[in-house]
Amino acid sequence: MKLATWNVNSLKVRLPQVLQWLAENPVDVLCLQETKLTDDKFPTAAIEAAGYQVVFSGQKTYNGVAILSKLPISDVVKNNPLYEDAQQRILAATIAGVRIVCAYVPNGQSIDSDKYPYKLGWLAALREWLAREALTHDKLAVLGDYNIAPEDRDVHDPAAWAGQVLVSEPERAALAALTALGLEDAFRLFEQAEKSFSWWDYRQLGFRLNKGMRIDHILLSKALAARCSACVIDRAPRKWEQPSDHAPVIATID
DNA sequence: ATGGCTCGTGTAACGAGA
Repeated sequence: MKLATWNVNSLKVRLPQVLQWLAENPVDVLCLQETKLTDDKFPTAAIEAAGYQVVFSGQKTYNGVAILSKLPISDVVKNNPLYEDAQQRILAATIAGVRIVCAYVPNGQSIDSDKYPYKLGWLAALREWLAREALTHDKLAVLGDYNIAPEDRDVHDPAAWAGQVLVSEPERAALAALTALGLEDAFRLFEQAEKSFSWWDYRQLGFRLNKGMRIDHILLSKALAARCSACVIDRAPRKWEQPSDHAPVIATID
């Protein structure tokens, strides 16, 4: 079983790329973030024509998440039941006995922005909810754009980024509190190339110069991590015309 | 140097992303 996550930065713009990517990478489950579409505008027919079932939760202009699946989807939950949130950032579903959580963690903007405490509070509430989900779901996978680089090796220039949003100690502690639930960063289960990133700034030749960050993650419960045989970042679509600034991350579960 | 791209909104700049 292959599980993937991709922040597409507008599904309206990126739908052709998502369909092309799925044709080349027929994963079982694909979690999308930043669809930026209200539900009435979601391209359900095109995705179903590609052989995927789909559930989604969106809003105008910002945020929005979706789960695409080759297999039947059940027990869908929109947003964190423990956290009142006008922003559509979470979608959960059960697929083939695996509890899938698709998450678009707030960016935070900067550590002195009011969006920063929102991000930390949101993450604390996510932890509380995932702790509950873990009680009833042995197989739990939390995929998405976490907007946190876990370690300095996940940042192209750690000195320049020190203390800033995406790398600050409270954010890293919030991510560590998730892994402390028994969830493992699938990417780090395996040997990886140095300077492996999942996001590159559109500006200043970020991708060409590999000035990126690893902020998109797949967290797996012990039961899934034990059966995970690979986790890779697919840089290919970042090279396509009019790309998302994020690359897909794929985990293989045997 | 707070900009440098890209997107949505809406049809001009501007907020947001990271």
